[in-house]
Amino acid sequence: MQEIHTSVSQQGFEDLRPAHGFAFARVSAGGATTADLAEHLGVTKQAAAQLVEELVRKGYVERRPHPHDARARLLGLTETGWAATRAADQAARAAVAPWREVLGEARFSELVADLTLLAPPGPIRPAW
Amino acid sequence: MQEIHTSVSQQGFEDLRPAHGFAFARVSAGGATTADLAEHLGVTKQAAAQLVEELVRKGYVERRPHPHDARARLLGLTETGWAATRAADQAARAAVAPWREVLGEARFSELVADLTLLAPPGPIRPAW
DNA sequence: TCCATTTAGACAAGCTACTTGTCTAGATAG
DNA sequence: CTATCTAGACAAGTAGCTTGTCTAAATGGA
Repeated sequence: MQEIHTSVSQQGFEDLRPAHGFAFARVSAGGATTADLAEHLGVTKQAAAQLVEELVRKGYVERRPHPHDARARLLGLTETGWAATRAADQAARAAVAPWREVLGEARFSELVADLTLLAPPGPIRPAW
Repeated sequence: MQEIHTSVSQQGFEDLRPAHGFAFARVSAGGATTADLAEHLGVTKQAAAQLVEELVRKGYVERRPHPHDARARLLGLTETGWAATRAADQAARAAVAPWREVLGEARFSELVADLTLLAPPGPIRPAW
């Protein structure tokens, strides 16, 4: 996790913090409002609004009018936002690559399968 | 993690938070000073001192004179501290028990072995 | 069609677990 | 015995959340 963040920072996205990645994941999926994001992250609407405000100010996220609801704004990634997402994906793959090597292909596949099976549902939260 | 915390709280240790467990782990190992604890947790000495102060006030930890260094204090668990540690150990075992069931004994053992192998060295830190 | 309720999001204030900076007393090295 | 280092206390500041409140728009039932 820290490793991914370091790599992304070094690629010029120094104003992003690890938690932002989970926001990007929801926004890039499309159709997200601030309230949706709050639920996905497991925080209050206010906290999500602050996070969105920050990402908009830094140029990663855009607020667009919602087609059916004049109160809500649809969130979307800017081109910069997509670039950061690609950098993070790549860093994440690089971070787990050594695991493949240490465990061997078969054990690694099992590990991924087992962890996928055990992954709890619900919002994304820090470990404590 | 959250599960362990909930269980420990319900057993009467409501004034403990998840991060405290990692402090207990270092203190129970023996020979810990506040500065040692800071290093183990990956925080500043001041943050560790605040945490220790809180745990002392709540009756989980004691400060004892250091045998060779009049500046330092040796930290130790009180009986209450040990009781909380036992409760947490038990809760942790209970939390992973379902994994055993889902994966089967063989796959579970492999999972534990693999994760132990991959566990990074260094201080204990939240996921982000 | 109206009214009561719910919902999206903004605004304000407060809290908590940290941080940086500074200080003193005691340990350690030359 | 002097210079430097270290354990930990004291003080102030900060980031990322929280609770509480408000407005405007959507929704649903009579």
